[in-house]
Amino acid sequence: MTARPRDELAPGYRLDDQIGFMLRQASQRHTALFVARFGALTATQWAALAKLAEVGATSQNHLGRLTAMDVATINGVIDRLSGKRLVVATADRSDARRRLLDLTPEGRALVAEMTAAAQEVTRETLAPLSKSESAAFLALLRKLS
Amino acid sequence: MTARPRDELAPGYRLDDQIGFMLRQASQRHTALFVARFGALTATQWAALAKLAEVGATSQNHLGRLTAMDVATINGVIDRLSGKRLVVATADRSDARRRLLDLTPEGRALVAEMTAAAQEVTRETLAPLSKSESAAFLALLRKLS
DNA sequence: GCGATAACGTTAGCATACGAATGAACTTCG
DNA sequence: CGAAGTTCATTCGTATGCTAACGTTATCGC
Repeated sequence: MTARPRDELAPGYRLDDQIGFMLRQASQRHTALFVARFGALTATQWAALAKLAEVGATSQNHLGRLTAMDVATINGVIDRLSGKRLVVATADRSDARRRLLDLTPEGRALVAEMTAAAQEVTRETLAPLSKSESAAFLALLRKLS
Repeated sequence: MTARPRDELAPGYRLDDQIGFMLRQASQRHTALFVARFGALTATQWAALAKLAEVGATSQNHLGRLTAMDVATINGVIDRLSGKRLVVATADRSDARRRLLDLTPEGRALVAEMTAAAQEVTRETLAPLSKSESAAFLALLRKLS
């Protein structure tokens, strides 16, 4: 199957030891766990909903910053959440450039209903670690965010 | 800017504390550092090249498994790497289903040339952590991959 | 040998993600 | 006031990343 190895090209460099590669795999695992519990709603969409629940109505750009999404990305996410009737956008009376976003009653209900599931996903993602390992990992991960 | 908070919707749940959200941000930071050094080549494309250098010629599906890429994803990645003349695909004589992939001379040269840069990206990504913190973090991250 | 199964690669569709460009609206400062 | 700069939202193009469906080819069990 696999021909002669060619390690001599990259001495001492193994893809599997690189933080970027491991971060990607950890994210993939988290995504799979998230989909299993949330189905139609993606982790990114949930982030927007949860943050809206935290801070209340905000502009689209501001919500993007709070959820670490590019302007183009948050635009698409809000489009899809609007389509699902979980978020509404209204014109900001004091600033015509802004779309003021807020949860709909359905959106509010969904956040209330699914918060426990979100916490479960977090628990499952960290399941391979002990309690103290999890705490240590999260503290270090925060420094890399 | 921000209307009344609505924390009562999700008591004790803060997006900023969730591992999925932090993983996404850490990946974003890593991606930015990668792009700064690699320019046109993405981290995913580099992963395919580096793994090919490690293991030698392999089938497309096998390379996808080694680099944690979906069949559809590795297909697109290989298309683009072929377009850049860094990878060639030949028919596997012993199994007509398979595309046998290998680095071109240019691909080999690029891997040899950019490995140091890849190691730099890893170092920069871990820069916020001390040496012992980095080791601890990587050991825990490996368990979550 | 042959039928069921599995593996391989391709394609289509959807959802992040990012950079870059655009136009509209607001702010700052001289 | 008014020009320059900034902010906001939208759009285009490219690249992952996933599911699902498809046709081809190998392999396994009998």
